[in-house]
Amino acid sequence: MGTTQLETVPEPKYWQLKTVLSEALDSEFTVGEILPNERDLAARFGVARATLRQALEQLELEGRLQRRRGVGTTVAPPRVGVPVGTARHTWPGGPADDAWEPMDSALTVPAGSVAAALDTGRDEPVHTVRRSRVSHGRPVAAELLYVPAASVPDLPATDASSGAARARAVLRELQRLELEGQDRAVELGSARADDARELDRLPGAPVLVVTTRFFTEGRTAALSVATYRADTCRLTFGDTGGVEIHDGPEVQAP
Amino acid sequence: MGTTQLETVPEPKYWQLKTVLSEALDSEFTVGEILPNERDLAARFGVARATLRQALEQLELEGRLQRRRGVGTTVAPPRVGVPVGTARHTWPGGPADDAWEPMDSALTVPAGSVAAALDTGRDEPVHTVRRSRVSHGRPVAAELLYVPAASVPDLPATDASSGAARARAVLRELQRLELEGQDRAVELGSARADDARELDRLPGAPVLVVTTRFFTEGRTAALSVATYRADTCRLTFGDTGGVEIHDGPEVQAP
DNA sequence: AAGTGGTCTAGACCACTCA
DNA sequence: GAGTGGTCTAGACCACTTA
Repeated sequence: MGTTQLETVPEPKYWQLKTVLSEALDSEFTVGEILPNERDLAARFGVARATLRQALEQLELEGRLQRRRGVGTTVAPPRVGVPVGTARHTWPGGPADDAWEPMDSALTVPAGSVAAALDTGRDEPVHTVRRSRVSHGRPVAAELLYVPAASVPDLPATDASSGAARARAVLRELQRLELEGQDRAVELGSARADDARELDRLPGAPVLVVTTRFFTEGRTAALSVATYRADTCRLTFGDTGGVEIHDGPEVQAP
Repeated sequence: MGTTQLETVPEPKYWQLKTVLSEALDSEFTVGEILPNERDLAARFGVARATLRQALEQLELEGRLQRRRGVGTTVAPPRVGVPVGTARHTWPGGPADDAWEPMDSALTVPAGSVAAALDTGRDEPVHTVRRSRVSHGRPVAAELLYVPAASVPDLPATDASSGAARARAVLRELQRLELEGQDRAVELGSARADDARELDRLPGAPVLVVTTRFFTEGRTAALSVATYRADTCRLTFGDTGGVEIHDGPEVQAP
């Protein structure tokens, strides 16, 4: 009735803050530059530190900032485009799959969910190969590759070899099968403690989980669960290099 | 050095809490069930509400929980596998692309980053088509499809038609071009206010941003930026339906 | 030792949904 | 109007990095 209509529902402070900071990052900062510390920033904007942190968290999630305990908050470089899956289907560890470094391997009985995806029995042994992916000198992904023992029956039984050598042997055996197809899914997850350590992040950090099933002779011959840093990676599919959409500060040498 | 070694560095409370809750969800709850409210849960575990919320946030990020203001926190159903991109390349809006519902369309000059990805000039007009994707009765994605006016020169100039009809007309014109290839990238983002409303989430909610470029005659004929709910969606690629990996509570009718 | 981000607390108020 | 999750505060202490 006669009441003056107030401004529409006010946006949360942390949301406005995020917008302000985002614009400042575009115009007033260069990649690698260190921001003022959180206490100073909060005081400057007249908000509690927790509120400021909510805004910083969002910006870090979007890959705009990088925060490191004991060091500070820096302006992040644009996300790196990481090719995931080549146009043609290939086994992990093959010549067209040189981005990954085999780390270790063990023969274990995996969790029930993995066994289900592999169509193996609950107690069937599975080779668990750990691989690591580095791009532009930074670790970007950690992978667990599950290969049922039945898929690589001719694997030499020399367990004495080192972990990486053993991993390579499993991958080598895998190449001998004929790959009939693969299946891929991407979803958001949070880093387990071991993956987090490998990715140089804290546990719970947001990651993109890429799950790939490899088929041969109608069976699932292998299952890959690859964990990519969501803050620094843009997963690209297909033949070319991918797309760059986001606005961001100009890259400039420190 | 006679000091007794304490337990290794204690994990954060919210992390332990998350683990405990996660196990409880698996064993003691069914999909759709309502959890006790945050104040009660915090009291029960002897932590501050903010700490409990940190654990709940993680579980929501992982798609295990769903929280709605004014209602409560419920156990989320397993993520739905959403097919993204068919095996063969197809234009948006074609017969093999029936998952999307055209909403609206307008002719504008897009942001510089979009213009750059389209290889259009800064001031070149672009049709911006808004589409919405629903799966299992729930909105899962919102898309902005950018089509340079130059890509659809024969578009009838009847701006009087309604938004959806205009959107359909643009898509129809697009089909007449010969699609030579496409380019796709997936990354983590946070929902803008308009996308959030369309996805029934709060602004800033985590989303998977799928960016696709469509090529014809060596040019970029269209650019799609699709925003998927990260909490409820698992993006699947390729021919088959995708993989289900996560453990979770059994689905059971309420 | 100093300075940083990370965790945690105890409380307050707000926006929203629903009976 | 009662009850829920969402926002915000002001402060404390901890873990980590660097000098």
